[in-house]
Amino acid sequence: MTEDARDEVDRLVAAWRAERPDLDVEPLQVLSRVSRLAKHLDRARRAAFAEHDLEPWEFDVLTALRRAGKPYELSPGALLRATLVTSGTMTNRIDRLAQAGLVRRRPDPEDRRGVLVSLTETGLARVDAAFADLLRRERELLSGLGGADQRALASLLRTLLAPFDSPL
Amino acid sequence: MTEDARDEVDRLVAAWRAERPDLDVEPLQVLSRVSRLAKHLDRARRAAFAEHDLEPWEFDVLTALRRAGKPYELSPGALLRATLVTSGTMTNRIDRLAQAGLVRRRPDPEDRRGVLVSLTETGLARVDAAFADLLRRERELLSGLGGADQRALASLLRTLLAPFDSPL
DNA sequence: GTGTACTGTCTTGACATCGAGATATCTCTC
DNA sequence: GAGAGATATCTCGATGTCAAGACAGTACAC
Repeated sequence: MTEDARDEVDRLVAAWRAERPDLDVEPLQVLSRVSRLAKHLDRARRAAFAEHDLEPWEFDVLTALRRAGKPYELSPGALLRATLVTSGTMTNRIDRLAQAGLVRRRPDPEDRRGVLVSLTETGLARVDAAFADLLRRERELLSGLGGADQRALASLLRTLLAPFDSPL
Repeated sequence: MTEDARDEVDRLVAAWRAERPDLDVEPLQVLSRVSRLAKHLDRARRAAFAEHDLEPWEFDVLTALRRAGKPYELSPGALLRATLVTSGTMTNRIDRLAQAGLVRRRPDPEDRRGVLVSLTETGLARVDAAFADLLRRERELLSGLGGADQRALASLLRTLLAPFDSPL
């Protein structure tokens, strides 16, 4: 820490050091910042989507379908794995998206337990517009870092995420 | 990207490139990982706190008080600024923490609109134990990175957070 | 000191989420 | 081909959060 650009987290760490000098609070330097940045990112996302009349949760589902490529169709199970929510939540989300005319539900012809969810025309247009907007904002959020730094950051984060990806 | 250790996000980015080759999706390399890591971190926190019969939201409030130092007392307003929740949420949290015997409320003698919230003995003991546990788990979560890498990561994240800290 | 704007806290109603469990269907083994 | 266990989806109740607004008290100018 030869840095002296103190931010909220530096202050938080300093406060802990004063109160609990017996503990090694270094992990907070990384992980508190991850949490806080995620929170700010959530706000940026919310703002970007609001302009396209989408809630973050709607966007989550729609992008999962969009990424799947034509015919933009996935099962609820695949969607909940992609979005890391519970099945009850996904049922609820699909209900409301269908009601809003952004997705369609149909029985899976191969498995009578199953259902397939697909984007409507409207849903496709909406998600594409919102995604372009989101990227614009994310790029701006990252503008404080050069390309090399961004790649370094991505690489460090990838290392931290590795243990979660395989067993999941 | 000389790395070839592909993770979930690499796959996500590849999927977007296939579907939308016209868009520059590089920002996702950093920001999707931040979101995902934050989500995993939430789970780790929840697990750590569960062993001490605390919910994450309880811990948030208790640590803010703990960090303040003796007499471990803050106003609801100070608490909501420290935890980034709304005032309605904070009222609700304090209610339940008081009911659980972890904090105490008393009128602010200096300002009759105001209230002061302080840790009880039980609250203090509980938060100290949970915090030590949390640090253990966070350290483990970071064990994939050497000390220098952790500091580099912290520094890059600090740069990204800088724009949010000042105007807040 | 009186009026206006501000601050601090709490109330209320709507809402998305989770977890547990219900139901139907599939799969695999014997 | 029958039964056990796994899988896919949905239902339901409880909960934590937010946003907007109510209300009491303070600060400051004139």
